[in-house]
Amino acid sequence: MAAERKSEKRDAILALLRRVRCHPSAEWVYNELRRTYPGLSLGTVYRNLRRLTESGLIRSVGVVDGQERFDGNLSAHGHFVCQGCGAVLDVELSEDGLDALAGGGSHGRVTGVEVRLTGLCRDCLDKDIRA
Amino acid sequence: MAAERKSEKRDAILALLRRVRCHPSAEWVYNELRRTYPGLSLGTVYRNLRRLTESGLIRSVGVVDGQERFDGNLSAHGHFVCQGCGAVLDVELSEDGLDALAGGGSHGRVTGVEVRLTGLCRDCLDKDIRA
DNA sequence: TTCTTAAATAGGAATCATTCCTGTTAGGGG
DNA sequence: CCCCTAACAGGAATGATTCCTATTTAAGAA
Repeated sequence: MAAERKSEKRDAILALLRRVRCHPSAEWVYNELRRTYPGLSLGTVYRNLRRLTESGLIRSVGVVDGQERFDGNLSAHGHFVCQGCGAVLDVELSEDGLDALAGGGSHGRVTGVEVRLTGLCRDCLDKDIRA
Repeated sequence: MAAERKSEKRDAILALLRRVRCHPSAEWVYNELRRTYPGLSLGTVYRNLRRLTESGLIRSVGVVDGQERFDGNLSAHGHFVCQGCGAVLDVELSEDGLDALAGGGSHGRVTGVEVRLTGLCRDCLDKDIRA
């Protein structure tokens, strides 16, 4: 069988995504893991992020400032994306609301839900006021 | 004053986005409008889509298969994105669903909401069964 | 253990959506 | 009619992501 072979790099990427609070891009993961694996290739990071996403072990948060961002937290929650600094923060969603969102299944089989709020985070609001 | 000057191309792009049901990419808009404006430049389409989005006359639906998609329908609704064919379909959001999103304001000022369901549309489900 | 096969990887080239740059055109106030 | 500058076309540049190839390596079989 075409089994999935054990891979130290892939395990490290998954562990990193599960550990951190932020929502990393491929490049961020690359720079972070290069400290442990100096020979790490950027292509390896992209390939494994893709595989992990396809296998459902992590999920994509979508593209922010041109870069795809990932999340190792699979629990039901949304994201607040700051248009000023690109920060991505978790947003709790109520049970009822999530059930209501899931109702979109009339178009086919729904396999994922992503709720994105965009705006300015507190820090960037403060900067605006000063400017 | 640095006023915004009248622009036939920008008006045409806005009118097109308001008229169509689909959720076009820049290239789709370009190909469509070139029939009316043979000398239209792709850069002009990108520039105006960006301006229209920034001024809130249209909104971005996010990136699908590497291309950003836009929507001239500003009413509150979500989107179903088919991972098979890339189709984007409107999804009605219930009151409860919308209420669920209200909690995100604690991180700052929320200016936009996007709800994206991903999965396989009916057509692509049928194809899978045949294969 | 040794052999074998294909997955995993590094490194770099290729792709492609999007943005940027430059010279030109044209809207509209004075 | 003049001037300033937004809007534009055309094409070059950018940059995230994917693809390609030679090499390494996991892990089942002999």
